[in-house]
Amino acid sequence: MANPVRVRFAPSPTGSLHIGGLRTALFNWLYARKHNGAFVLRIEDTDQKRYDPTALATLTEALRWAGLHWDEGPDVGGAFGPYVQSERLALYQQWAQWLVDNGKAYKCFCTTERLAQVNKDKEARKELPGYDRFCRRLTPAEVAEKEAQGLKPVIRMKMPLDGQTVVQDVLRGDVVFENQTQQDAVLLKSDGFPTYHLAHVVDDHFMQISHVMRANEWLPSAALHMQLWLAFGWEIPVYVHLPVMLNPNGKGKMSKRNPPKDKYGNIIPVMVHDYINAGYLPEALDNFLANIGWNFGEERELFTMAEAVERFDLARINPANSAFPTEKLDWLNGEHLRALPLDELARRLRPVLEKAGFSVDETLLQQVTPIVQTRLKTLNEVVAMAGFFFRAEFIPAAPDKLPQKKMDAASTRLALEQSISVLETLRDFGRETTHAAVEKLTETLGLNNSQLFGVLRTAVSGQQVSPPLFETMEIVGQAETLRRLRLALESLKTLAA
RNA sequence: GGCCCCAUCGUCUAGAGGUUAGGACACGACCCUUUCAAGGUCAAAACCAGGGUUCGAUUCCCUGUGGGGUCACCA
Repeated sequence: MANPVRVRFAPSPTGSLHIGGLRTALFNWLYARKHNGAFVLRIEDTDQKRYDPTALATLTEALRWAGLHWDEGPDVGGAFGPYVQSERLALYQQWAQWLVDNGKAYKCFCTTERLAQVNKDKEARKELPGYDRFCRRLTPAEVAEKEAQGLKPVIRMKMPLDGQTVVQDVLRGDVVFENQTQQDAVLLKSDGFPTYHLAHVVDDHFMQISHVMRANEWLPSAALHMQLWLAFGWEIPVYVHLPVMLNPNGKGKMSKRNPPKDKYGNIIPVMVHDYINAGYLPEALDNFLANIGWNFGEERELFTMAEAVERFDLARINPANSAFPTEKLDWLNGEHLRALPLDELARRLRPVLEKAGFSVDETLLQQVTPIVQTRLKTLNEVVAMAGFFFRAEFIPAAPDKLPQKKMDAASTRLALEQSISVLETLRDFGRETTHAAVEKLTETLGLNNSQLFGVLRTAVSGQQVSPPLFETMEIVGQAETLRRLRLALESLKTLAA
């Protein structure tokens, strides 16, 4: 009885993938995997005005990055192709014509100018805007005449004039629309391309889609889609209208046009590539997105996609729209970062460092990775935290950064001198050895760990914030550590006592 | 404005008639501490309003309010 689960993600290739699109894709993917079904990628490139030849590659790259691999679609093929709508034009035209032939749709020759005028007149009479169905009343002879004149018509749906259309939505139950409020929407444009509405129904039928999971924005046009299914007499898929992700302040949906901001006024990226470039992990972004509108259960929010697949359930989707909880992404990213095995983290850190202009020595990378792991929220932060390890030329800190709290140039000089004399005698430069040696100095110098270590940290790393000092010195090595300490000591001379 | 959807801490959410309304993020305090993190402990913080139904409503119904979506030869 039950059809096999076949779901689809049907983006329109207009650039990188919108973050909300990724969430929709993710839910479809989770559902497909959960039910051992098929996840189909279909490209909705039926708007020639918005055609962008590079967009498809960018889009699929984002999907692959997120780990949402499709079973059927461009690149991978499948039994229900082609998966790009512009390659299926004949099919839409054929079925649009079928609707006309069967009295379910009609050709409309109205110009955009007339359409505009109709709305203007309606507005003047304080009526609701909308097409006046002028061409619905055209006789076959009139239609033939206009076509003989070479006029290119659109094909419009003949919506029922009265009664109701009921759309069954998994999350909301029956949604009822009064047919009087509906429009005779365009199904096939005059250039022979379908609109979304026609393409959706025709493709989902022929691709044997079992569940239509799409954004909530589509709910208002679902009545039209329902009438289309009825007109064709095809089996109707299950509809799930997913909640929309709103701006973090809850005002309006996430959009590139009107960039959302967090509570500090920082602009929040909307495109998946922005998140990739910002150093987020795909497993974190997926985890983050899965938590918006869906709930894992067991009061758990940190999980892998494998775990999510196991538990994914339409019944746990919350139909309410939600603000984009941007702070949780940083937290989750940190969690996933720390959960990564060290060699894997190193593998992901490398390109970030290279992009920042460093040449990355593998051994050095392996040494640095463990000491930065708990200190990173995003991969990109490794540059500020530990970039100095990879810099060809050491950049010392400004001398005035050397003295720590309650220290002056003299005490700083002394701290440096003593440290140097202790450190240069050491045979072993391991973290424990150096730590023990330096720590002993604090008493004689009358300083606390924070002060003494701070001076050395600034001298050795060139930064006031760095990974732990003794680990850092071990990696930098004895000779270079001493060189930097002497450099600092020297620079102190320029500082007024 | 018409139509449609939605409504629990600031935010993401659990809850499906009787709960001290739970968790998480962020925020604050404290502990740990070598800077920054991480980790630990604690605190503060919510059922939009008004009517019903009911012995009893956060939960069910209605109305209002608020928010969102949508009204193209874009998807």
